[in-house]
Order: sequence, then C-alpha cells, then structure tokens
Amino acid sequence: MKVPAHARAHKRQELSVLTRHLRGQSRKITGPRQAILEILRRHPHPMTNREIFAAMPKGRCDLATIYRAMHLLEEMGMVKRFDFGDGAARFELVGEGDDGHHHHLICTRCAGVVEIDECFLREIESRIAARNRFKAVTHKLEFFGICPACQR
Amino acid sequence: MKVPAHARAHKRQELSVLTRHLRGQSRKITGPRQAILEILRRHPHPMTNREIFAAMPKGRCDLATIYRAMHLLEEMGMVKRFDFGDGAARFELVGEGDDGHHHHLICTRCAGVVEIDECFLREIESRIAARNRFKAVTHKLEFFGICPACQR
DNA sequence: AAACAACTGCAATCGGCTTGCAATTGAGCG
DNA sequence: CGCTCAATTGCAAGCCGATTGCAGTTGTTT
Repeated sequence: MKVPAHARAHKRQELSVLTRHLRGQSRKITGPRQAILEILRRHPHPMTNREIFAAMPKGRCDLATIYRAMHLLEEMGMVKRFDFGDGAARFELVGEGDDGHHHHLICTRCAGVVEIDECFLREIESRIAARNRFKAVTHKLEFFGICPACQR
Repeated sequence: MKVPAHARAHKRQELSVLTRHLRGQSRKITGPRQAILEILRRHPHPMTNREIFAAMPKGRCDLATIYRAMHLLEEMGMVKRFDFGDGAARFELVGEGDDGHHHHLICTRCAGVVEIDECFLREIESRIAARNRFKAVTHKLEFFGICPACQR
C-alpha cells in the first residue's frame, strides 16, 4: 500500500513546529511528546494510542500520557483524529499548511489502510448545510472493502 | 427535524418480517425482540442500546439481551448500525427492500439528527474500488454541524 | 405434554479512555 | 547554574460501552 502524497510532503520539522506551538501556550516540550511525534512521523498510517505506546522504546512513557498528549496535539492541530469504526481512535500527523482532511480505504480482512487524498464532499457539504440551515458542517467518511491480497 | 421518507414508507409489518426471518433460521420470536422492534418502529432516529433499554416498559429485559438482539437483527439485515463518533452504536430499523443505506446530519451541540436520504458516493465508491483493486467497497459517512436552533 | 435448542438474566469481565493525586520535570529567572 | 513553580507524568482507580460464561427459562417442534 503506497505512501500518500501528504505523508511524503510535509513531515519534516515537527519538532520545531511543536516547539513554536507549545512555547506560545506555555506548555512544555517533553520527552514523551517528542517521542510520539517521532513515531508518528515514521509511520505512514493512522495509529491507535496503543500502537504508539507499543512503538515506544520499552515503556518510555505511560499510556495515559499518550492519551493526554494526543488531546493536546489534536487541539494544536498537529495531529488529526480518525475513526475506523472499531472503537479505537487513530491519529495521523498533519503537515504544515495542511488541514489533514482526507479519507481512508480500509481492508475489512487485514485492516490494511490506503489513503485517499482527494475529498469529493466539499460541495455537497455546503449544499447540505444550506438545505438544512446548519452551520459549520463537516463530515467523516471512510471506505471499507477487501484489498487485493485478501481476495485470494 | 422532519421524519425522513424511508421511515414513513416501510415500517409496518416488522413483526411478520421478523417471524419469517427468524423461522428460517430456527431462532425464536421472543418478548424482548418484539419489544425492541416495536420501540425502533416508533422512533424516527437511530437509537443506542441504552436508549432502547430506557424506552422499554420497566426493565422488561436485560441490557445484555438488547446487545445480543441487536447483533442478531443486524445480521438478519433488519436493523442498520450507525456510528456517530461518540462511542455508542446506534440502530435504525431497515424497511423491506431497502438496504438501509443513508447518512445523517448531526448537531454537535444538541445531538439532534437529520436524515439525509440521498447517497452521493455510489459512483465514487466503484471508482475507488477499481483504482485500488479492492472488492466489495462500502463506506460510512456522517455529517456534523450546528443546527438552526443551536445557532442562536 | 415432553424434549431440546435457543434464549435470557446476572454477574464478571474486557478494552478504550479518563481522572485524581502525589511525585517529577521543563522553562524562565535571578 | 541553581531555584521556583506550573505543567506534566506515572500510577491506580474508575467510567462506559460492549461481551461472555453459566445456570435457569422459554419458544418451538413433535
């Protein structure tokens, strides 16, 4: 499964970005937070907190710390939360200037993930907003299917 | 928030449908199952198991029974599962001949639900399937926003 | 009416996630 | 550089949706 464009493009200076953003809010640049970003940077697809925890050099930090860090990073817009419907949140690094909005195609057999870079719903979104007089309409969309390997 | 077309159209003879379907699999037509369908029929929007439980005449059955029943009804295609991203599954009755596929517009303030009858993604779905050589591609899509009432 | 599989209630349990609290640590400052 | 204090962390307890093992109950079939 290929690495998507947005992964290639943006994932360089998370640390400096982190530093800048955190400093601006009098928050601290800590080991766990750096480690999490480092792990996410190396990983092409959304990860659960548990996966991040497992990827961390031998219990370098507590699982609760990861949960807390992900909330923080999400608030700061450095990370995007995805929901694959299996009850565990997944997170992906967001490149600078990118809003991180995209979708996934998930194999229901092996749980492999393909990123779908385009989003086709922007226009439909505003149509729906107008028609129902809603404001600030967003959407969550994921595709599911059976990947080539699992078809055999 | 209006009652959507598919709700008006199909929710009549669930009991006979239930009977037929269950008989075909040597399963039983029990009080709890009838009660659940009755409740879903009266309710225009997807319900959580807890809500179904609460709507049931004074602890008429156990919560675990509802969880089990919903799995069964889902397998039988009589009920459709939705995920609004708040960690609780929701279920909606599926009309006969209908596959129950549609989407929702959910208010992030008051949790009100509007059904979106159309689905715009069938074509995109097959494009994505072809492009990635996936089979049996489906999708989950929900819209979120702020409803008229909550905007004031 | 009997017989048996399906079903239910109950209680224990699981997994994701959150939280209170005491101990630790990073950042600004003298 | 070392001090100070708020931010952060680890730990353990706990919450909530959901699942499960088991013993007792019930629907269906004959």
